[in-house]
Amino acid sequence: MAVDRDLVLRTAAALLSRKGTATLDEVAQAAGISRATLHRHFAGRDALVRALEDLAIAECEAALDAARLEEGPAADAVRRLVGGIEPSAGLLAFLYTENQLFEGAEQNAGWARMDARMNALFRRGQESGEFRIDLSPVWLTEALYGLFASAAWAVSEGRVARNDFTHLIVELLLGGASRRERS
Amino acid sequence: MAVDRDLVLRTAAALLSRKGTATLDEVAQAAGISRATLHRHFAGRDALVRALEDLAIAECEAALDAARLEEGPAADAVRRLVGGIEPSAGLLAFLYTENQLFEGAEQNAGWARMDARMNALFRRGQESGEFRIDLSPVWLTEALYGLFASAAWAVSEGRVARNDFTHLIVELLLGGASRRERS
DNA sequence: ACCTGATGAGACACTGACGTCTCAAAAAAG
DNA sequence: CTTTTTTGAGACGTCAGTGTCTCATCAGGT
Repeated sequence: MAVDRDLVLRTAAALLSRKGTATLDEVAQAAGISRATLHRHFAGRDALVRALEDLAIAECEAALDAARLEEGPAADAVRRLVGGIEPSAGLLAFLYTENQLFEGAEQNAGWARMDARMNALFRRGQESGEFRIDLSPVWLTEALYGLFASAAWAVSEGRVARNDFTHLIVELLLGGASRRERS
Repeated sequence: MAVDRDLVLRTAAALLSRKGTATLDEVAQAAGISRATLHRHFAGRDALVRALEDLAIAECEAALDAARLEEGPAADAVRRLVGGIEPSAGLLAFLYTENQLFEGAEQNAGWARMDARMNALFRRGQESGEFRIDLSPVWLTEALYGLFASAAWAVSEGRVARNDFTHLIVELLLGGASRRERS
């Protein structure tokens, strides 16, 4: 048997991305296991969310690596990055809203690492003259998260086509972040 | 005595914008009234959220009116609109995430009205040639909500300055939505 | 000064979700 | 086949949040 922990996590991610308040019963049922077994693998809801964070961070850091942020024009790096993160967008959206509820609890250090790398990318774009400098890297990073969440939600609501996901985000973000061409 | 219902609502909005899971006790305490009195004015949490929706929708529709979306360049109308909605952004962010949890429950018709007006604004901008046409009005509207939420959260986290709020949103959104100048 | 109505404080029961436990059945290992 | 481990089903008890109720208190109007 040996429940496939990773499969459980991915099923939970898919469910919680759609319904953030899903019960542990629902999570277990969605994963095709009993609540008892779910509890044997994840001590509780907190532990499950932490595991999802770890999964999301691992996926995103892999995407960050694969996007080769230091190579070529920053705009192209952003395109590669968004495309690489797309599969994790639903999970990311869930965790993004979930983090707003963590009042005092300490954040997973992985988020800070991701933020730092994204900030660096946007800063590189600014220093190379590709991106405008009146929008701070911090804000661009924050906005990118927001656009991911918006797009993921809009897709799950059927308001935009899943195929357009990356294009919509990249075009809107870069259009704003890129320096305007001469008029 | 006659509790100031509007003041209670605004206090609740301010609290829930920061902590979406706040207890009714906390809401009542923040408003300086007892939970019993809170219950006398709002039948329950649902009713409170509905009232907050009505408040937010009223404020946003007032902002939509004040922004005179039909006048002048669409870009300027967007600027006026974002500036007008800014005071409601925190509340809007709370309701935006809250709506993801409303599974089957029917949505307040006001959201559809707002969406329609924003869609119309972006469509007007496209038809006048100001905005690019490869980003649909629906997506632009959705993205605007997302940017509102991101910015509101970033401000409350201290990551961006409150004074920059409107500028950051407008510049990022319009930079993406506006047609690129000839290069 | 007297009523009337609203408020605050608290008690109470209810509900849903959670965490823990047991035990039999099923799967894997030997 | 036997042993060991894992799982499923369900039965608890717990807890937080909620909805409802009562009653004493207090403000305001008359």
